[in-house]
Amino acid sequence: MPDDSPIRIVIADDQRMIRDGLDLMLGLIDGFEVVAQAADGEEAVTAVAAHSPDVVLMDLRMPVLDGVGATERIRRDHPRTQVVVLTTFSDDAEVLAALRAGARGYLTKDAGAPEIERALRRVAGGEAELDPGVQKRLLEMIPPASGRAEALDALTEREREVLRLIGDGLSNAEIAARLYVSESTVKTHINNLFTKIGVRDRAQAVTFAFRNGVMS
Amino acid sequence: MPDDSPIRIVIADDQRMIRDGLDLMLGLIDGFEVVAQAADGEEAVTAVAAHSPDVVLMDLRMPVLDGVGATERIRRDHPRTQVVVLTTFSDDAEVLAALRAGARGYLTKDAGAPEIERALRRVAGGEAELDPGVQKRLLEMIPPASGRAEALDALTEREREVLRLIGDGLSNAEIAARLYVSESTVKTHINNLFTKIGVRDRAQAVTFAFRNGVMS
DNA sequence: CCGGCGCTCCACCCACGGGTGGAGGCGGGG
DNA sequence: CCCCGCCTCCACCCGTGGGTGGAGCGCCGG
Repeated sequence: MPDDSPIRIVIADDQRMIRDGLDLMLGLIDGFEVVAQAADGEEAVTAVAAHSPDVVLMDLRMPVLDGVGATERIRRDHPRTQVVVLTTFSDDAEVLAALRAGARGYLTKDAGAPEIERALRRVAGGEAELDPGVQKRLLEMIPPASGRAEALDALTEREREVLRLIGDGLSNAEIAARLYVSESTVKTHINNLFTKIGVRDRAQAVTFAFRNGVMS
Repeated sequence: MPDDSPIRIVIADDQRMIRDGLDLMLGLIDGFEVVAQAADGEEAVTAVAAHSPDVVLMDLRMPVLDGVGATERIRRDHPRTQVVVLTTFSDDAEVLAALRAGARGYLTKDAGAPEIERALRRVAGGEAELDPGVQKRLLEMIPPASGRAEALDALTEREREVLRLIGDGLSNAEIAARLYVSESTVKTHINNLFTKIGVRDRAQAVTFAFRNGVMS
């Protein structure tokens, strides 16, 4: 798909040199067009409102309104515009906050021109492009993988199944229907699994399920 | 960092042609060494035990033991060996299962040689490399982003607080005690927040809380 | 100034959920 | 072979949870 229309970009960073450097660099690449710069989060939001670009290249640490806040507002008010975060170094909380706010790309500032180019193209195309290190940390939060699941594998297969259905919000009657057994049987399984995992009601069971990887 | 020791690889795929093709392709790349092939999950596990490679390139659909199961066992018994999943096309459930099982990379089979090479190098180096489409879906599960997050900020502060306590497994009486209000008040808050977020009981409310970032 | 919203509280209802104590069938391992 | 664990089912009890339809108070903003 040869794009006739260029990818329109807004650069948001509080450091002048970085902004200009990126502007110059991206301007040289065929198919890219930098339509505005912003020195803080507020400016970024108004720049997006004014130009509705395809992508914003966003620094996180900025005065007035930080990158996370700006990302939030842009994603909420201009969903057509994607956000790629570009930051020096980052603690996990900031990374997660940015992704949660709707950033679709995440690059560290030691990324080279080709990385930035690829990230911008992909994100503009509706895909995602995360820094490999960030990907790793993301993966580490998804699966509690192994852990104190000792109580968990004390459960029988049937009990785990019931636990999952409880997490899906089903009532005992609905679970019974789903499993083609009587409600009595479901109650038995539930009582057994509750004592095994050490909870007293469904609500606690659901929390257990999420914290131990049964649910996600 | 010029690596003197090559990245040692095991290829697991049930189709002969794919195995041999990959073997040939990877053998030509400097710094790569294919140490074994496996035609099913069992073979993959034993091959890893025998050669303790740096990375396994793993197909998901395989006889005897599927890729997810094999990944699980490899990650559990040989944590030094990383797994890159390489599959034709994938439903979300399989992707998630594979990542949960400990896969650090995920490529679709339309990936070219350079993509595969980069993924193997990164994963062997302790990073992660996911197909951009997979990254996107991952992001979509992390942040409730938009959706019924609108319902979430329809909640009052008090209601959110009650929701959190429900997630902590407290009964109405305990919540009342914690907040220094009567149980009636708690019930009122609960009824209000249930209708707002569209659930019918605590179990569903807990699931909502986890899926929308109120709990973690 | 007054309306609305958020928080507080009440009484009443009853269904569903959870606890107890049983029982039978079926499969695998000691 | 026999026992144990898993799955299945039953009757009975009663507490908690969830639904309804009120009500009063304080605060903010139109």
